[in-house]
Amino acid sequence: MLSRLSSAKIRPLARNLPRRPSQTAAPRDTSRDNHEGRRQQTMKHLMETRVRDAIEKAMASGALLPGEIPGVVVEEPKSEDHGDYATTVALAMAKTWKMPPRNVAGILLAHFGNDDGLFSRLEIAGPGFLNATVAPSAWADVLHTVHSLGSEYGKNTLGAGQKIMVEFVSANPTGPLHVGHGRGAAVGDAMANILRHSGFDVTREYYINDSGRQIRTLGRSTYLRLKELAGQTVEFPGDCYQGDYIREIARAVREETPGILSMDEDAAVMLCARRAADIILEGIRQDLCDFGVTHDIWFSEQSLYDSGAVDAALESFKQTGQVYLKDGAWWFATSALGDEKDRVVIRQNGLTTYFASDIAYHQNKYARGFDKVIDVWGADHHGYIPRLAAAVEASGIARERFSVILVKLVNLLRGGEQVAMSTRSGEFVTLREVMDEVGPDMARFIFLSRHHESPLDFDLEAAKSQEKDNPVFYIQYAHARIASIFKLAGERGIPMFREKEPSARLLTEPEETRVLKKMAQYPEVVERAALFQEPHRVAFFLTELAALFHAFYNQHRVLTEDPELCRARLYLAEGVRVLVHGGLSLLGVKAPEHM
RNA sequence: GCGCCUGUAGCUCAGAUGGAUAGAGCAACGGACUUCUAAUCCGUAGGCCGCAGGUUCGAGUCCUGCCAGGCGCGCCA
Repeated sequence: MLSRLSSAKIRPLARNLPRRPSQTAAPRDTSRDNHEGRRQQTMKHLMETRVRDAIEKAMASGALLPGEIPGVVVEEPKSEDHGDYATTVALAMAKTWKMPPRNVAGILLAHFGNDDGLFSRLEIAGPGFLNATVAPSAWADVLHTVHSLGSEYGKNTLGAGQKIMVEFVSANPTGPLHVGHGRGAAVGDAMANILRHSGFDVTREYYINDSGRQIRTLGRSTYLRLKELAGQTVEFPGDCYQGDYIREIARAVREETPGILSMDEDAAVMLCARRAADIILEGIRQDLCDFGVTHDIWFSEQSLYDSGAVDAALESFKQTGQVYLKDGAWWFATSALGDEKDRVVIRQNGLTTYFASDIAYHQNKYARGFDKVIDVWGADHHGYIPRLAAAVEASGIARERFSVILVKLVNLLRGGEQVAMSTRSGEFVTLREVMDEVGPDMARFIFLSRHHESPLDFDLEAAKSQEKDNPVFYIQYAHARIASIFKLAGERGIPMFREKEPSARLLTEPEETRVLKKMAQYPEVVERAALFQEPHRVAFFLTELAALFHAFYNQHRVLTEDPELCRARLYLAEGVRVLVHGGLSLLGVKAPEHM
C-alpha cells in the first residue's frame, strides 16, 4: 500500500551520506580543529593530536623519513588490557617508512609528549600497536564538559546550519497506520532529532498521496458501504478496501450528508473519497501524535496538480527532450542517468503516473531552499530510487543532496505465529493496537534498536512477556535510579555538587572510570549516527551506558560517608542522568523519574 | 533470469577506517538485597561470523563465485 513507506538502496546514492567516513573524515576533522570552541574536544582527539605531534617530531629529528603526515587512526581497543586508545599508524606506515612496525612504534613512543601526565601508561604491543591509557583522574574533565554543556553535550557541527528535510511516514490516506509505518515513523523522527543535534536545520514533512487511483478506490469503497447501510445489496469488489473502518467512515458521511445517495454517483464518490481521506488522515495524525511524532509540514500531492507544478515540470523536460513520446505514452529518459530503463510519466490514457508528481514534488523541495533531502521509504521501494535520483539530477540538483533511508518492513508475530499484513484485505495490526498493547516507548525502542535495513521480527507476545525485563526499562531504570538517589539526598540534606566539582578527580574506581569513558564517546556516537544515518547507534550506546552505571551502582554507594566522595559521585550520577535523558529524547523515549 | 538487502551464540541483534582473545540482551545454570529502587549486579556455559576461494603483516569487515531468505524488476502506488 503505502508507497513511500515501503524501501532499498543503490550504490550511487550511498554516497549521499557516505558509509565510509574516509570520504569526509579528513576534511571534517581539519575544519573542526579550526573552529576552536564550536566543537567539543574529546579525549580521543587529544590522543590523535599527540600522535600527530610525535610523528612530526620524529620526522624533524630524522628518526623517521620526512614526508607527508599520514591520517592518524586512533581506535578504542575492545580489551581494557590494551589501554584506552591505540594507534595503528605504525602498522599502516611500516612500508612507507621502510621499517618494521614495532620499530616505528618505538620511535613514536620516544617522541610522544606526555609531560602533563595525561597518560598513565604508554606501551608498544602486538605487531606494532601503540597503546595509551589515560590517567583515571584525567577523565574528570569529561564530566566537567558534560555539566557545563548540559543537554548541549553530544552536539556536533556536521550540518553546519544546512537546511535538511526528512520526509517520512507519508502513508497513503487509505487506511490506518500499521506497524511497518511505525518503524518508519520511529526511524524518521529519531533521525530528524539526531540531525538537529548535528547542526542541521531540520524540517519534518509528510507527503499526502491524495491524488490518483487509490483515492478513487477509497471513495468507491466508502460509497458502496454507504449503499449497504441504506439496505441495498451490493457486490463489494476485491480491489476495494475491506477494512471495517470503511464502514465507520460511511456512517459518518451519511450523518454529514444524508442525501448523498440521491446525488450524481460520480460526485458522491468524489465526496466520499475526500471525506474518507480527511477522516483517515486525521486518525493518522492522532496516531503519530500519540507515538510522539509531529510533522512540521503536511504536503498535498494534489496541490502539485492544482498549482500546475506537475505540468510545468513535464513541459520543461519535454523542451529538453528528456521527456519524449513513444507508443502513445510520454517517457522520462532516466536510463541516461543510471536507471535500468526509461519510465513512463504520462500513460496512453493521458493520466500521469505517480512518478510524474514525485518529480514535481522533489523539485519543489529544493525550490523551498533545502540543501539536503532525506526520504524514508519502506524497503520494497528500493527499485524506485534510481528513477527518482535520475529525476533529481535531471532537475539540476547535485545527487549528493538527495538520499533515501530504506526501512525494512516489520514482520509482525503473535506468539511465534505470523500475522498477515495487507491494507486492502483489512487484515493488519495497526500501530494503534501495538501502542495499546506494549506502549509507545517499548515500540519505539524496539524499532530503533536494530539497524533499519535489517529485517525486524516484532513478536507482540514476546514483547509483553518481557514486561519487566527489556532494554527500554533497563535504560529508563538507570534514569529513575539516579532521580531516586537525588530525591533521597535532598531529604537527607546532603550538600550537592558544585558547578565544577574539583573532587571529580576522586572518581578513580574502575567502575567509575568505565562510566566516564563511555560518556566521552557520546559526541562521536551522535555524529556517526547522523553521518551514517543510523539512529540505532544511540540506542546501543544508551544500553551500554546504563549497564556501566548499574554495575557502578551495585559496587559502590553514591551516598557515602565521605562528603567529598559523595559529592563527586552525585556529580557523576547527574552526568549520567543528563546523557540518558538526552539520548532517550533523541529516540523519542521518555525518561521517567520513578518506575 | 537480473538488481538490491540480509545471513554472527538456542532466540533477538551489535560489531567503528581492515586490527590484538568476535560482544550485548533474552533463554539456561550458580551466586548477591538489615545498606541510595533486585525492573539491578557478579559468575558459568554457549561460536567453521552461510560456504569456498582471493587481496593483506592482519578479514566478521574488502574482492570474486556459490548457497539460503526477503524485497524489487508495471503505461500501479
